[in-house]
Amino acid sequence: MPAITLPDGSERRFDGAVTGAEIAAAVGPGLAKAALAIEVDGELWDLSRPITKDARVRIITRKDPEALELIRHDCAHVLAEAVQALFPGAQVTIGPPIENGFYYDFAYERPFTPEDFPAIEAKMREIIARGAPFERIVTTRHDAIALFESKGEKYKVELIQDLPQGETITLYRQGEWVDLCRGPHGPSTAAIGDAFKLMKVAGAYWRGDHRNAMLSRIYGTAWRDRKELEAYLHRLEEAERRDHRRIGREMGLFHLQEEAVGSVFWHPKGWRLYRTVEAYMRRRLEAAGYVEVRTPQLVDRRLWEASGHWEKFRENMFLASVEDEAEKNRILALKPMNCPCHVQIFNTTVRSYRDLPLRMAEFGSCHRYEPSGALHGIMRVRAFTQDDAHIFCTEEQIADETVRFVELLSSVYRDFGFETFSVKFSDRPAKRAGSDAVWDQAEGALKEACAKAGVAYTLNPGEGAFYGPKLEFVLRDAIGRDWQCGTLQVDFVLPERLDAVYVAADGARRRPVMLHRAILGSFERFLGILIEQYAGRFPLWLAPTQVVVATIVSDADDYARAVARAFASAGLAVEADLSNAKIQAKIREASLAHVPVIAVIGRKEAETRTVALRRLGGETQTILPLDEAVARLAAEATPPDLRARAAEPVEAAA
RNA sequence: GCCGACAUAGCUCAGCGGUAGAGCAACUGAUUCGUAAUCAGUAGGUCCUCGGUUCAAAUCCGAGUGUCGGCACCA
Repeated sequence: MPAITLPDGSERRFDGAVTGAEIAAAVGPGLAKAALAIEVDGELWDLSRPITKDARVRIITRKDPEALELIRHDCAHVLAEAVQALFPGAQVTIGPPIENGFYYDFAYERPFTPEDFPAIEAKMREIIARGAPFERIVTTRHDAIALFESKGEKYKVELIQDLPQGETITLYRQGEWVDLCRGPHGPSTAAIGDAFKLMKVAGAYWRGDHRNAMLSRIYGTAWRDRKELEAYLHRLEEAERRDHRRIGREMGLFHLQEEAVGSVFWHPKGWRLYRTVEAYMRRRLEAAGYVEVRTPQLVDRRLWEASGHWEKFRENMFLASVEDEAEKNRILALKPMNCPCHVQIFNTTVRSYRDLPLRMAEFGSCHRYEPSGALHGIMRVRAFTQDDAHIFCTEEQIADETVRFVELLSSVYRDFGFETFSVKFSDRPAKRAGSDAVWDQAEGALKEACAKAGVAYTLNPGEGAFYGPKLEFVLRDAIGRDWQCGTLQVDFVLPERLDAVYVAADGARRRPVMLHRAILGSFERFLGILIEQYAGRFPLWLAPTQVVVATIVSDADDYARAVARAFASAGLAVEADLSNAKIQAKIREASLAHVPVIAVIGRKEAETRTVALRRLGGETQTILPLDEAVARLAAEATPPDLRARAAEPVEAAA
């Protein structure tokens, strides 16, 4: 006699086992029809699965957030059935729901191409129209292996063999077609509806390991209804419009070319944006107690051998040598990172505990030979500049430095318009330097520091750096891809390897801990994300061109030049458009170039020494005396940190 | 690096065996006009590179390079 508690607190009793479908029917025919699945004590179950014990339940319908995951997972199964119907010999592997859709990986004699999509989609619609119920079948390991072996599904057999002992093995059947699956699923293929679309094909390694076979993956998207599908496709188009590669070209910020793969050619406007960000960061670091250094580009391999990078990353380093006979055996590496160089500076003198924490920053220009397939616009390049710093400190200072760092990082992200970011905690990888005791110590210190800083993170097991655990601070791009920008890494290993030492209060020589940290990560990546974040419509302080002075008649040219000079001498990036185009055309052009302010100058303004300011995208204008316009815009263009500084009362020197 | 797709004027694209085209941008001229496109004209291309097939290749085939989408990688 299970007692079933509904979300409103009411309780129903049934004679013997009861299914989700029966519960829904008992509540009402409308709910029975809309039901897709049932949540039983917090776990998602099929509607057809009998509930034998008392439970708190919730019927899942199309409106619930869980519905999308069910629809997508169902859709993946239908895709797999369709593919196997059309391409005999195709083996199934895995096919999970993902953000916005689903995918399924197949092993087949040839990769699938988008040309296969129409036939597959048609077959999928056929399967959905048939409306066969999803049937959950509990089986044994032995029977499941026998079943898939008889079908020649060797990947499925491998999956079953690797399931932990004691795990319930379930199959899901839709009509004649069966898949190994944990579930749950909706009531029938008909419940999927018609709001799905196959999107793209891709190669993917079996079990994500590059040593394994490459499978053919088909991605699809699926939604509750056609309206949601259309909205999603529209969102993708919008995202394409704000792609940093497109905007970078349109706004003349940078370009890339074959002769320097993975390196950015910054154009004047892009470089202005870069310098604005760099100057901002330099002020923030200085205010936060960092010292700035600059270290060599070319460094002898000896140093990389000592640091351990040579052993692990040699293949990803650019090497340089010279023809000179006497020098030809010397191999230099274009530095792939800055930390070993910073330790060299640290080591040049005897350091006292009083010097710690020593926060050493560098806008470090680095080169890494990234695999060709990893390159992506200016977000993933081979030549980049990190806003790098290493904090040399004692173990006791780790927590405090972490708190300070997270505060600084949050404030910087906020200033650039990123209110939210996610944090991942990556712990010890399989291949690593340092003893387990040292790793215990480093991970423990970082966890404690997170607690103290109030940082909520998700765990990223085994993804730490080879010398220590790390926090990754992740921002999201226009099309929902995540990019790691900030990082904080605790390192007990490198100080040991490079013999960094300080003299403690008791006179003993001790090893400092190194905290590797970056906020932007690389300027290239961060600027790419910044471009997408604002879709090129930057706030005034960041805009590469801040004001366009546009004339209506040529009689106003002289005054317009004076206006442009006035803005320029207030430090604003200004361009004058004195061409003989109509004002509508000038405004259109400046608007398409995402210039935030247009100063329109006609006869009236020239006669009264005023300017008519029009904001990007706005429809109104503000007429101001020239002096006031300059003062207002100059104030608005003040970087947020300087504005905050100006607002604070000056501390008395005491 | 792996799988797939793509590469034609500055940009977006058409042409898909018979020797290269449009729109926008650029340039020149006219127009002096009040808030997102004034009109007219001109110029612009080793059709990514190399090789092959063919009487003939932007077009078909092969190799390479680059880009794009994934996967793997990311100190």
